[in-house]
Amino acid sequence: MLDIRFIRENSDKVKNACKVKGFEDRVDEILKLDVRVRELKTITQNMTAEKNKITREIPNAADKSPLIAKSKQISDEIAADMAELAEKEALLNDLLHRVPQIPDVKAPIGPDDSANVEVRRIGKPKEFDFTPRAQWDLLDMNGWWMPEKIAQICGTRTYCLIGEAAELQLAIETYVIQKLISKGFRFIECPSITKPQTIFDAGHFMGADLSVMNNDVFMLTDTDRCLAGTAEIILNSLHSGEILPESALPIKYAGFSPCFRKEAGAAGRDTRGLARFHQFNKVEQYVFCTPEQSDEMHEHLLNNLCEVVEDLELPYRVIANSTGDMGFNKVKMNDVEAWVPSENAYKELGSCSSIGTFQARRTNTRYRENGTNEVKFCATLNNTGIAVPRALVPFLENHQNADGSVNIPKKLQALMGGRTKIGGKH
RNA sequence: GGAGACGUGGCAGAGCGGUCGAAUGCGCGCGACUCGAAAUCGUGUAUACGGGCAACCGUAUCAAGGGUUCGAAUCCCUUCGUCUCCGCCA
Repeated sequence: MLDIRFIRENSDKVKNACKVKGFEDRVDEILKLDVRVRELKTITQNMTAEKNKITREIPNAADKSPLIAKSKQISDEIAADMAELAEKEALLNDLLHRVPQIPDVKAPIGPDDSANVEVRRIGKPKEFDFTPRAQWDLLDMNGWWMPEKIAQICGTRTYCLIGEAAELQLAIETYVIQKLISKGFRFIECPSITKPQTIFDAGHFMGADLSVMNNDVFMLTDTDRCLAGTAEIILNSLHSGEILPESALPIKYAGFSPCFRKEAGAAGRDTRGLARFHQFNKVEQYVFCTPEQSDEMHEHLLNNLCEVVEDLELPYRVIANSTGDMGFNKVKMNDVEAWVPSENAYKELGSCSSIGTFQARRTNTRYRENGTNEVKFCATLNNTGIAVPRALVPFLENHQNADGSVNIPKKLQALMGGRTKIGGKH
Protein backbone atom coordinates (compact mmCIF):
# COMPACT_ATOMS: atom_id res chain seq x y z
CA MET A 1 0.00 0.00 0.00
CA LEU A 2 0.98 3.62 -0.42
CA ASP A 3 1.38 6.25 2.29
CA ILE A 4 -1.84 8.21 2.70
CA ARG A 5 0.22 11.41 2.89
CA PHE A 6 1.78 10.55 -0.45
CA ILE A 7 -1.67 10.08 -1.93
CA ARG A 8 -2.83 13.39 -0.45
CA GLU A 9 0.11 15.30 -1.89
CA ASN A 10 0.45 13.45 -5.21
CA SER A 11 -3.08 12.57 -6.18
CA ASP A 12 -2.32 13.22 -9.85
CA LYS A 13 0.52 10.69 -9.83
CA VAL A 14 -1.66 8.13 -8.09
CA LYS A 15 -4.52 8.67 -10.51
CA ASN A 16 -2.14 8.24 -13.39
CA ALA A 17 -0.81 4.99 -11.90
CA CYS A 18 -4.37 3.64 -11.74
CA LYS A 19 -4.82 4.57 -15.37
CA VAL A 20 -1.63 3.11 -16.83
CA LYS A 21 -1.86 -0.04 -14.73
CA GLY A 22 -5.51 -0.57 -15.53
CA PHE A 23 -6.98 -0.34 -12.04
CA GLU A 24 -10.07 1.53 -10.90
CA ASP A 25 -9.31 5.09 -9.80
CA ARG A 26 -10.89 5.69 -6.40
CA VAL A 27 -8.53 8.42 -5.28
CA ASP A 28 -11.23 11.09 -4.88
CA GLU A 29 -13.19 8.75 -2.65
CA ILE A 30 -10.06 8.12 -0.59
CA LEU A 31 -9.25 11.79 -0.17
CA LYS A 32 -12.79 12.57 0.93
CA LEU A 33 -12.76 9.74 3.47
CA ASP A 34 -9.34 10.81 4.68
CA VAL A 35 -10.61 14.31 5.49
CA ARG A 36 -13.56 12.92 7.43
CA VAL A 37 -11.43 10.37 9.28
CA ARG A 38 -9.04 13.06 10.43
CA GLU A 39 -11.93 15.29 11.51
CA LEU A 40 -13.36 12.47 13.57
CA LYS A 41 -9.99 11.66 15.06
CA THR A 42 -9.50 15.23 16.19
CA ILE A 43 -12.97 15.37 17.74
CA THR A 44 -12.83 12.02 19.50
CA GLN A 45 -9.28 12.45 20.70
CA ASN A 46 -10.04 15.83 22.23
CA MET A 47 -13.10 14.44 23.96
CA THR A 48 -11.12 11.46 25.20
CA ALA A 49 -8.45 13.78 26.53
CA GLU A 50 -11.10 15.62 28.52
CA LYS A 51 -12.49 12.35 29.82
CA ASN A 52 -9.04 11.11 30.80
CA LYS A 53 -8.45 14.32 32.73
CA ILE A 54 -11.64 13.84 34.73
CA THR A 55 -10.89 10.18 35.28
CA ARG A 56 -7.51 11.04 36.75
CA GLU A 57 -9.16 13.40 39.27
CA ILE A 58 -11.55 10.75 40.58
CA PRO A 59 -9.26 8.89 43.05
CA ASN A 60 -8.52 12.07 45.01
CA ALA A 61 -11.90 13.73 44.76
CA ALA A 62 -13.98 14.23 47.90
CA ASP A 63 -17.18 13.65 46.01
CA LYS A 64 -16.60 11.19 43.21
CA SER A 65 -20.11 10.79 41.86
CA PRO A 66 -20.41 14.00 39.79
CA LEU A 67 -17.09 13.26 38.11
CA ILE A 68 -18.11 9.70 37.35
CA ALA A 69 -21.34 10.98 35.88
CA LYS A 70 -19.50 13.53 33.76
CA SER A 71 -17.07 10.89 32.49
CA LYS A 72 -19.93 8.60 31.56
CA GLN A 73 -21.64 11.45 29.79
CA ILE A 74 -18.59 12.14 27.64
CA SER A 75 -18.34 8.46 26.74
CA ASP A 76 -21.93 8.55 25.55
CA GLU A 77 -21.32 11.73 23.61
CA ILE A 78 -18.41 10.38 21.61
CA ALA A 79 -19.86 6.91 21.06
CA ALA A 80 -21.52 7.86 17.78
CA ASP A 81 -18.39 9.58 16.47
CA MET A 82 -16.27 6.60 17.50
CA ALA A 83 -18.57 4.25 15.63
CA GLU A 84 -18.44 6.40 12.53
CA LEU A 85 -14.67 6.64 12.84
CA ALA A 86 -14.27 2.87 13.03
CA GLU A 87 -16.52 2.38 10.03
CA LYS A 88 -14.83 5.08 7.91
CA GLU A 89 -11.36 3.88 8.85
CA ALA A 90 -12.19 0.32 7.78
CA LEU A 91 -13.54 1.64 4.50
CA LEU A 92 -10.49 3.82 3.98
CA ASN A 93 -8.19 0.93 4.81
CA ASP A 94 -9.88 -1.26 2.21
CA LEU A 95 -9.62 1.47 -0.42
CA LEU A 96 -5.97 2.13 0.39
CA HIS A 97 -5.32 -1.55 -0.29
CA ARG A 98 -6.75 -1.04 -3.77
CA VAL A 99 -4.35 1.68 -4.84
CA PRO A 100 -1.64 0.27 -7.08
CA GLN A 101 2.05 0.95 -6.66
CA ILE A 102 3.35 3.85 -8.76
CA PRO A 103 5.26 2.43 -11.74
CA ASP A 104 8.76 3.57 -12.57
CA VAL A 105 8.90 6.55 -14.95
CA LYS A 106 10.98 4.48 -17.37
CA ALA A 107 8.54 1.56 -17.51
CA PRO A 108 6.89 1.12 -20.94
CA ILE A 109 3.30 2.33 -20.81
CA GLY A 110 0.66 0.03 -22.17
CA PRO A 111 -2.38 -2.06 -21.32
CA ASP A 112 -0.82 -5.54 -21.38
CA ASP A 113 2.15 -7.62 -22.52
CA SER A 114 1.77 -6.35 -26.08
CA ALA A 115 3.44 -3.15 -24.87
CA ASN A 116 6.44 -4.96 -23.38
CA VAL A 117 9.82 -3.94 -24.73
CA GLU A 118 12.79 -6.17 -25.42
CA VAL A 119 15.79 -4.78 -23.55
CA ARG A 120 18.51 -7.12 -24.73
CA ARG A 121 19.05 -10.47 -26.39
CA ILE A 122 21.91 -12.79 -25.51
CA GLY A 123 22.95 -15.79 -27.61
CA LYS A 124 21.46 -16.93 -30.87
CA PRO A 125 18.81 -19.61 -31.31
CA LYS A 126 20.74 -22.77 -32.06
CA GLU A 127 20.82 -24.18 -35.58
CA PHE A 128 20.10 -27.89 -35.56
CA ASP A 129 21.25 -30.23 -38.36
CA PHE A 130 18.24 -32.40 -37.57
CA THR A 131 14.65 -31.60 -36.70
CA PRO A 132 14.68 -30.79 -32.99
CA ARG A 133 12.16 -32.59 -30.87
CA ALA A 134 9.70 -30.98 -28.49
CA GLN A 135 10.34 -31.38 -24.76
CA TRP A 136 7.60 -33.99 -24.38
CA ASP A 137 9.09 -36.20 -27.09
CA LEU A 138 12.46 -36.09 -25.38
CA LEU A 139 10.84 -36.95 -22.06
CA ASP A 140 8.88 -39.77 -23.65
CA MET A 141 11.73 -41.41 -25.52
CA ASN A 142 14.02 -41.32 -22.48
CA GLY A 143 11.39 -42.55 -20.05
CA TRP A 144 11.82 -39.42 -17.97
CA TRP A 145 8.19 -38.98 -16.99
CA MET A 146 4.79 -40.72 -17.00
CA PRO A 147 2.22 -37.98 -17.61
CA GLU A 148 -0.92 -40.10 -18.07
CA LYS A 149 -0.23 -42.27 -15.06
CA ILE A 150 0.50 -39.33 -12.78
CA ALA A 151 -2.59 -37.51 -14.05
CA GLN A 152 -4.64 -40.56 -13.11
CA ILE A 153 -3.07 -40.82 -9.68
CA CYS A 154 -2.73 -37.16 -8.71
CA GLY A 155 -4.96 -35.30 -11.17
CA THR A 156 -4.17 -32.93 -14.00
CA ARG A 157 -1.38 -30.38 -13.83
CA THR A 158 0.85 -32.58 -11.73
CA TYR A 159 4.05 -34.18 -12.92
CA CYS A 160 6.86 -36.44 -11.96
CA LEU A 161 10.36 -36.66 -13.30
CA ILE A 162 12.12 -40.00 -13.39
CA GLY A 163 15.72 -41.06 -13.52
CA GLU A 164 18.24 -38.70 -15.07
CA ALA A 165 15.67 -35.93 -15.53
CA ALA A 166 14.90 -36.01 -11.82
CA GLU A 167 18.62 -35.87 -11.10
CA LEU A 168 18.93 -32.96 -13.47
CA GLN A 169 16.17 -31.02 -11.75
CA LEU A 170 17.85 -31.45 -8.38
CA ALA A 171 21.24 -30.54 -9.84
CA ILE A 172 19.91 -27.31 -11.32
CA GLU A 173 18.28 -26.34 -8.03
CA THR A 174 21.48 -27.07 -6.14
CA TYR A 175 23.57 -25.21 -8.67
CA VAL A 176 21.50 -22.04 -8.37
CA ILE A 177 21.35 -22.20 -4.58
CA GLN A 178 25.13 -22.56 -4.38
CA LYS A 179 25.62 -19.73 -6.82
CA LEU A 180 23.41 -17.39 -4.80
CA ILE A 181 25.11 -18.37 -1.56
CA SER A 182 28.44 -17.45 -3.14
CA LYS A 183 26.95 -14.04 -3.97
CA GLY A 184 26.08 -13.30 -0.36
CA PHE A 185 22.53 -14.65 -0.21
CA ARG A 186 21.35 -16.42 2.91
CA PHE A 187 19.88 -19.77 1.93
CA ILE A 188 16.54 -20.50 3.50
CA GLU A 189 14.15 -23.37 2.95
CA CYS A 190 10.65 -22.02 3.34
CA PRO A 191 7.44 -23.74 4.42
CA SER A 192 4.74 -24.10 1.80
CA ILE A 193 1.92 -24.12 4.30
CA THR A 194 1.09 -20.65 5.56
CA LYS A 195 -1.64 -18.29 6.70
CA PRO A 196 -3.75 -16.36 4.20
CA GLN A 197 -2.75 -13.07 5.84
CA THR A 198 0.88 -13.79 4.97
CA ILE A 199 -0.01 -14.17 1.33
CA PHE A 200 -2.08 -11.03 1.45
CA ASP A 201 0.80 -9.06 2.96
CA ALA A 202 2.90 -9.72 -0.12
CA GLY A 203 0.57 -7.29 -1.85
CA HIS A 204 -0.47 -9.27 -4.90
CA PHE A 205 -4.14 -8.97 -3.98
CA MET A 206 -6.29 -5.90 -3.52
CA GLY A 207 -8.58 -4.69 -0.78
CA ALA A 208 -8.94 -5.82 2.81
CA ASP A 209 -11.03 -8.90 2.10
CA LEU A 210 -8.84 -12.00 2.02
CA SER A 211 -11.43 -14.07 0.15
CA VAL A 212 -10.29 -12.47 -3.12
CA MET A 213 -7.44 -14.98 -3.06
CA ASN A 214 -9.68 -18.01 -3.28
CA ASN A 215 -9.43 -18.25 -7.05
CA ASP A 216 -5.66 -18.44 -7.00
CA VAL A 217 -4.64 -19.95 -3.71
CA PHE A 218 -5.16 -23.50 -2.47
CA MET A 219 -6.98 -23.27 0.84
CA LEU A 220 -6.63 -26.27 3.14
CA THR A 221 -10.12 -27.41 4.01
CA ASP A 222 -11.19 -27.13 7.66
CA THR A 223 -8.05 -25.23 8.58
CA ASP A 224 -6.98 -21.60 8.70
CA ARG A 225 -4.08 -22.35 6.34
CA CYS A 226 -3.32 -22.36 2.69
CA LEU A 227 -0.50 -23.34 0.35
CA ALA A 228 2.03 -20.67 -0.55
CA GLY A 229 2.46 -19.95 -4.25
CA THR A 230 6.05 -18.85 -3.78
CA ALA A 231 8.74 -18.49 -1.13
CA GLU A 232 8.51 -14.75 -1.77
CA ILE A 233 5.48 -14.66 0.47
CA ILE A 234 7.29 -16.14 3.44
CA LEU A 235 10.45 -14.13 2.88
CA ASN A 236 8.45 -10.92 2.65
CA SER A 237 7.14 -11.43 6.18
CA LEU A 238 10.43 -12.55 7.67
CA HIS A 239 11.13 -9.17 9.30
CA SER A 240 7.57 -7.98 9.81
CA GLY A 241 7.18 -5.46 12.61
CA GLU A 242 10.92 -5.04 12.94
CA ILE A 243 13.04 -1.93 12.76
CA LEU A 244 16.32 -3.03 11.19
CA PRO A 245 19.54 -1.03 11.50
CA GLU A 246 20.46 0.49 8.15
CA SER A 247 23.87 -1.14 8.50
CA ALA A 248 22.18 -4.54 8.17
CA LEU A 249 20.87 -3.69 4.70
CA PRO A 250 20.71 -5.01 2.11
CA ILE A 251 19.56 -8.41 3.37
CA LYS A 252 19.56 -11.00 0.62
CA TYR A 253 17.74 -14.31 0.86
CA ALA A 254 17.78 -17.30 -1.44
CA GLY A 255 14.54 -19.06 -0.58
CA PHE A 256 13.69 -22.53 -1.76
CA SER A 257 10.24 -24.06 -1.58
CA PRO A 258 7.66 -26.06 -3.43
CA CYS A 259 5.16 -23.60 -4.92
CA PHE A 260 1.44 -24.23 -5.26
CA ARG A 261 -0.89 -22.53 -7.71
CA LYS A 262 -4.46 -23.14 -8.69
CA GLU A 263 -3.88 -21.88 -12.24
CA ALA A 264 -7.62 -21.30 -12.48
CA GLY A 265 -7.13 -18.55 -15.03
CA ALA A 266 -4.97 -20.72 -17.28
CA ALA A 267 -7.43 -23.48 -18.11
CA GLY A 268 -6.42 -25.17 -21.34
CA ARG A 269 -3.09 -23.32 -21.58
CA ASP A 270 0.27 -25.08 -21.51
CA THR A 271 -1.37 -28.42 -20.84
CA ARG A 272 1.36 -30.41 -22.55
CA GLY A 273 4.88 -30.74 -21.27
CA LEU A 274 6.60 -29.16 -18.29
CA ALA A 275 5.46 -25.54 -18.47
CA ARG A 276 2.63 -25.16 -15.97
CA PHE A 277 1.72 -27.20 -12.90
CA HIS A 278 -0.14 -26.92 -9.63
CA GLN A 279 3.12 -27.67 -7.83
CA PHE A 280 6.68 -26.84 -8.76
CA ASN A 281 9.96 -26.03 -7.06
CA LYS A 282 11.46 -22.60 -7.12
CA VAL A 283 14.57 -20.89 -5.85
CA GLU A 284 13.63 -17.29 -5.12
CA GLN A 285 15.88 -14.27 -4.68
CA TYR A 286 14.52 -11.79 -2.17
CA VAL A 287 16.03 -8.53 -0.90
CA PHE A 288 15.30 -6.02 1.84
CA CYS A 289 17.12 -2.73 1.28
CA THR A 290 16.78 1.02 1.48
CA PRO A 291 14.81 2.74 -1.29
CA GLU A 292 18.09 4.28 -2.42
CA GLN A 293 19.65 0.83 -2.90
CA SER A 294 16.66 -0.54 -4.76
CA ASP A 295 17.70 0.16 -8.37
CA GLU A 296 21.16 -1.26 -7.80
CA MET A 297 19.63 -4.37 -6.21
CA HIS A 298 17.25 -4.74 -9.13
CA GLU A 299 20.20 -4.93 -11.51
CA HIS A 300 21.96 -7.33 -9.17
CA LEU A 301 18.99 -9.71 -9.02
CA LEU A 302 18.38 -9.46 -12.74
CA ASN A 303 22.02 -10.16 -13.51
CA ASN A 304 22.00 -13.19 -11.23
CA LEU A 305 19.16 -14.75 -13.18
CA CYS A 306 20.84 -13.87 -16.48
CA GLU A 307 24.03 -15.48 -15.24
CA VAL A 308 22.14 -18.63 -14.33
CA VAL A 309 20.60 -18.80 -17.79
CA GLU A 310 24.01 -18.24 -19.34
CA ASP A 311 25.53 -20.95 -17.15
CA LEU A 312 22.80 -23.23 -18.43
CA GLU A 313 23.93 -22.17 -21.93
CA LEU A 314 20.50 -21.05 -23.08
CA PRO A 315 19.79 -18.25 -25.57
CA TYR A 316 17.61 -15.68 -23.84
CA ARG A 317 16.31 -12.15 -23.81
CA VAL A 318 15.35 -9.60 -21.19
CA ILE A 319 12.00 -7.82 -21.33
CA ALA A 320 10.89 -4.55 -19.74
CA ASN A 321 7.32 -5.27 -18.76
CA SER A 322 4.74 -2.60 -19.45
CA THR A 323 2.71 -0.84 -16.78
CA GLY A 324 -0.34 -2.92 -17.62
CA ASP A 325 1.59 -6.19 -17.45
CA MET A 326 3.61 -5.68 -14.27
CA GLY A 327 0.81 -6.11 -11.80
CA PHE A 328 -0.63 -4.31 -8.83
CA ASN A 329 2.29 -3.96 -6.45
CA LYS A 330 5.31 -3.41 -8.69
CA VAL A 331 7.46 -0.40 -9.52
CA LYS A 332 9.21 -2.15 -12.34
CA MET A 333 9.54 -5.62 -13.70
CA ASN A 334 11.83 -7.43 -16.10
CA ASP A 335 11.00 -10.85 -17.44
CA VAL A 336 13.78 -13.13 -18.55
CA GLU A 337 12.77 -15.43 -21.41
CA ALA A 338 14.66 -18.36 -22.86
CA TRP A 339 14.51 -19.64 -26.41
CA VAL A 340 12.29 -22.67 -26.95
CA PRO A 341 13.05 -24.25 -30.35
CA SER A 342 9.83 -26.25 -30.68
CA GLU A 343 7.73 -23.13 -30.20
CA ASN A 344 10.09 -20.90 -32.16
CA ALA A 345 9.66 -18.37 -29.40
CA TYR A 346 11.11 -17.00 -26.18
CA LYS A 347 9.27 -18.23 -23.08
CA GLU A 348 9.32 -16.79 -19.57
CA LEU A 349 11.81 -18.27 -17.11
CA GLY A 350 11.59 -15.72 -14.35
CA SER A 351 10.55 -12.28 -13.34
CA CYS A 352 12.60 -9.60 -11.60
CA SER A 353 10.49 -7.12 -9.65
CA SER A 354 11.02 -3.96 -7.65
CA ILE A 355 8.25 -3.45 -5.14
CA GLY A 356 9.43 -0.19 -3.55
CA THR A 357 8.05 0.17 -0.02
CA PHE A 358 4.70 -1.33 -0.99
CA GLN A 359 5.16 -4.73 0.67
CA ALA A 360 7.11 -3.32 3.59
CA ARG A 361 4.16 -1.12 4.49
CA ARG A 362 1.89 -4.13 4.67
CA THR A 363 4.34 -6.10 6.80
CA ASN A 364 5.55 -3.01 8.71
CA THR A 365 9.19 -3.73 7.93
CA ARG A 366 11.34 -0.67 8.57
CA TYR A 367 14.89 0.44 9.16
CA ARG A 368 16.55 3.13 11.21
CA GLU A 369 18.53 5.46 9.00
CA ASN A 370 22.18 6.05 9.81
CA GLY A 371 22.89 9.53 11.12
CA THR A 372 19.36 10.88 11.19
CA ASN A 373 17.98 7.96 13.23
CA GLU A 374 14.78 8.33 11.23
CA VAL A 375 12.60 5.25 10.90
CA LYS A 376 11.74 4.48 7.29
CA PHE A 377 10.13 1.68 5.34
CA CYS A 378 12.38 -0.82 3.59
CA ALA A 379 12.23 -1.41 -0.12
CA THR A 380 11.85 -5.02 -1.24
CA LEU A 381 12.67 -6.84 -4.45
CA ASN A 382 12.28 -10.34 -5.71
CA ASN A 383 13.41 -12.38 -8.64
CA THR A 384 13.29 -15.97 -9.65
CA GLY A 385 16.52 -17.86 -9.09
CA ILE A 386 15.28 -20.82 -11.05
CA ALA A 387 11.86 -22.40 -11.40
CA VAL A 388 11.79 -26.06 -12.26
CA PRO A 389 10.50 -27.91 -14.15
CA ARG A 390 9.73 -24.90 -16.37
CA ALA A 391 13.43 -24.24 -16.88
CA LEU A 392 13.80 -27.78 -18.21
CA VAL A 393 11.70 -26.90 -21.26
CA PRO A 394 14.35 -24.77 -22.98
CA PHE A 395 17.08 -26.80 -21.33
CA LEU A 396 16.05 -30.14 -22.83
CA GLU A 397 15.21 -28.70 -26.22
CA ASN A 398 18.32 -26.54 -26.66
CA HIS A 399 20.73 -29.23 -25.52
CA GLN A 400 19.22 -32.19 -27.37
CA ASN A 401 21.06 -34.36 -29.84
CA ALA A 402 19.69 -36.28 -32.83
CA ASP A 403 19.52 -39.50 -30.80
CA GLY A 404 17.36 -37.93 -28.11
CA SER A 405 20.17 -37.53 -25.61
CA VAL A 406 20.66 -34.21 -23.86
CA ASN A 407 24.01 -32.50 -23.29
CA ILE A 408 24.88 -31.22 -19.84
CA PRO A 409 26.39 -27.72 -19.76
CA LYS A 410 29.91 -27.55 -18.31
CA LYS A 411 28.96 -25.77 -15.11
CA LEU A 412 26.42 -28.42 -14.25
CA GLN A 413 28.51 -31.49 -14.98
CA ALA A 414 30.06 -31.77 -11.52
CA LEU A 415 26.61 -31.92 -9.94
CA MET A 416 25.62 -34.59 -12.49
CA GLY A 417 28.41 -36.93 -11.45
CA GLY A 418 30.69 -35.71 -14.22
CA ARG A 419 28.37 -36.79 -17.03
CA THR A 420 28.48 -34.70 -20.20
CA LYS A 421 25.14 -35.95 -21.48
CA ILE A 422 22.15 -37.96 -20.37
CA GLY A 423 19.56 -40.09 -22.14
CA GLY A 424 19.64 -41.30 -25.72
CA LYS A 425 20.87 -44.70 -26.80
CA HIS A 426 24.09 -44.98 -24.78
C1' G B 1 -4.95 -35.56 20.79
C1' G B 2 -4.60 -34.93 26.64
C1' A B 3 -2.52 -31.93 31.03
C1' G B 4 -0.15 -27.67 32.76
C1' A B 5 2.80 -22.95 32.62
C1' C B 6 3.32 -18.47 30.14
C1' G B 7 3.37 -14.06 26.50
C1' U B 8 5.51 -6.51 29.51
C1' G B 9 10.30 -1.69 25.98
C1' G B 10 16.69 -3.78 21.92
C1' C B 11 17.44 -7.77 25.91
C1' A B 12 16.58 -9.43 31.03
C1' G B 13 12.86 -8.47 34.51
C1' A B 14 9.27 -5.82 38.29
C1' G B 15 4.31 -4.40 38.42
C1' C B 16 -1.42 -7.89 39.38
C1' G B 17 -7.54 -2.05 39.10
C1' G B 18 -6.04 4.83 39.37
C1' U B 19 -0.04 8.10 41.09
C1' C B 20 2.24 2.99 34.75
C1' G B 21 4.44 4.34 28.42
C1' A B 22 5.57 1.42 32.53
C1' A B 23 10.67 0.37 38.45
C1' U B 24 15.45 -1.82 38.16
C1' G B 25 19.58 -4.04 35.55
C1' C B 26 22.06 -4.79 30.85
C1' G B 27 22.79 -2.76 26.09
C1' C B 28 23.11 1.68 23.16
C1' G B 29 23.69 7.49 22.37
C1' C B 30 25.70 12.02 24.36
C1' G B 31 28.62 14.59 28.14
C1' A B 32 32.28 14.77 32.28
C1' C B 33 36.83 12.63 34.19
C1' U B 34 41.48 10.69 31.11
C1' C B 35 47.19 11.77 26.95
C1' G B 36 43.73 7.91 25.25
C1' A B 37 40.94 3.78 26.94
C1' A B 38 38.71 0.93 30.89
C1' A B 39 36.23 1.89 35.30
C1' U B 40 33.19 5.66 37.42
C1' C B 41 29.65 9.65 37.43
C1' G B 42 25.82 12.57 34.92
C1' U B 43 22.23 12.47 31.17
C1' G B 44 19.32 10.57 27.33
C1' U B 45 17.26 6.22 24.95
C1' A B 46 9.76 3.11 21.69
C1' U B 47 6.26 3.38 17.66
C1' A B 48 1.98 5.11 15.11
C1' C B 49 -1.68 8.61 14.35
C1' G B 50 -4.12 13.61 15.09
C1' G B 51 -3.25 18.95 15.99
C1' G B 52 0.63 22.98 15.60
C1' C B 53 5.25 27.15 11.51
C1' A B 54 7.67 25.34 15.71
C1' A B 55 8.95 24.38 20.81
C1' C B 56 5.27 21.17 21.93
C1' C B 57 0.33 19.16 23.04
C1' G B 58 -3.10 15.14 22.60
C1' U B 59 -4.68 9.95 21.47
C1' A B 60 -3.42 4.84 21.11
C1' U B 61 -0.20 0.68 21.96
C1' C B 62 2.35 -4.15 28.00
C1' A B 63 0.92 -10.90 21.86
C1' A B 64 -3.97 -9.73 18.95
C1' G B 65 -9.22 -8.83 19.20
C1' G B 66 -13.51 -8.16 22.26
C1' G B 67 -15.83 -7.36 27.26
C1' U B 68 -16.42 -5.47 32.55
C1' U B 69 -15.30 -0.51 34.88
C1' C B 70 -15.67 6.47 35.83
C1' G B 71 -10.66 4.16 35.12
C1' A B 72 -7.30 -2.06 32.68
C1' A B 73 -0.40 -4.13 31.67
C1' U B 74 -3.40 -5.68 35.99
C1' C B 75 -10.25 -8.77 36.04
C1' C B 76 -13.28 -11.84 32.17
C1' C B 77 -13.84 -14.10 27.11
C1' U B 78 -11.88 -15.46 22.26
C1' U B 79 -7.84 -16.07 19.00
C1' C B 80 -2.66 -16.46 17.97
C1' G B 81 2.06 -17.84 19.74
C1' U B 82 5.90 -19.99 23.18
C1' C B 83 7.51 -23.60 26.82
C1' U B 84 7.03 -28.38 29.83
C1' C B 85 5.00 -33.35 30.50
C1' C B 86 2.08 -37.54 28.37
C1' G B 87 0.28 -39.82 23.81
C1' C B 88 1.07 -40.42 18.52
C1' C B 89 4.38 -40.01 14.54
C1' A B 90 7.97 -39.07 9.28
